[in-house]
Amino acid sequence: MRISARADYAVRALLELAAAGDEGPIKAESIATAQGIPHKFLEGILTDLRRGRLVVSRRGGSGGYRLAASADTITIADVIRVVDGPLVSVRGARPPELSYTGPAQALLPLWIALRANVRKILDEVTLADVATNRLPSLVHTLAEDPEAWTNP
Amino acid sequence: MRISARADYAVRALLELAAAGDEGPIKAESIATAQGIPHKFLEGILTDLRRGRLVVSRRGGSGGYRLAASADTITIADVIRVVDGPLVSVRGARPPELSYTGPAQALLPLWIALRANVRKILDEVTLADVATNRLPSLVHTLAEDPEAWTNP
DNA sequence: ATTCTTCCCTACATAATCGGTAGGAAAACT
DNA sequence: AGTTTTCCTACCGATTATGTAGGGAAGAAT
Repeated sequence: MRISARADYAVRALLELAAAGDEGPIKAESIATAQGIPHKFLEGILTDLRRGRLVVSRRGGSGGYRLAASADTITIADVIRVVDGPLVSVRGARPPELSYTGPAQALLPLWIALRANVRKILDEVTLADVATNRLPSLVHTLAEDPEAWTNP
Repeated sequence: MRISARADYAVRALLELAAAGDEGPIKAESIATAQGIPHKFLEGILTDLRRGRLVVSRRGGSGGYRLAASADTITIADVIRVVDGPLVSVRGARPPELSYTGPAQALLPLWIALRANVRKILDEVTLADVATNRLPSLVHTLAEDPEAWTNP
């Protein structure tokens, strides 16, 4: 269960755009230095985000990137799906495509529940929530518990 | 966010052992055919499980594998941690090791909340729960929602 | 029109991980 | 002794992850 560098970088890049608001397009280079992301690597990610219609671009002198929609309509799950595919997969397949036999039969509803609980976080949090540091109350509550910060 | 084949296989193998109860050790070959897992690949996984003290083994004629503890004390999270390392990681690091700047600062509590919600499922469900098809009520409730079964 | 900037595209590189195989050595049971 | 089964080491091909390099195409500014 890992969040890839691509996904992490993608979210951070979009947060820079969200924070910029309507101040005209932001250059890839500017995002890269602001967030410490390798510039050429970021370019590839921005291409994915453009193809996934999360971002629009403009070339030339005063070009750059801008969010394709309002920051409060783009969720973190949207971003991860665009750059990394399905949110949760088991052995490369999405949970509903699995089938188990014998004592493992109840594994399927377990993976479904796991995915549902992941969605509860990532589908509900928008770029605007993170950029303005106003996380939904469920997320806020979970992150408040000191237990949640300890490694097992 | 993927569950690897190793983790899936490991859980299924342990479920076979959980279902067997005290009927003496079960052979790797028998688990492999019961769950359709490549036998030599499974051997490697069982070695990890033994080193992680989730399983004990016996060699020779009537040898095989047995759970190292009662099935209701081993959680799914225990299994995944043994065969795949940390439950949730971001760019290869565990959430508390991360640090973000500027508009990305609230990403850290977000990943923490995500991990907490994953733990809520995987830390609470034991091998016995799955093997006897008696999932905890939280899990059961989540898996009941038809929405949880749809792909986006 | 020319020049400059910036995105855009293709290709390469390298390392790690994933999923799986092969062959035999060591131990335990019959 | 002989059989069975785990245990150990090594390997293997394919894919994925994380970048890098170089230049072409489009647009803006002058």
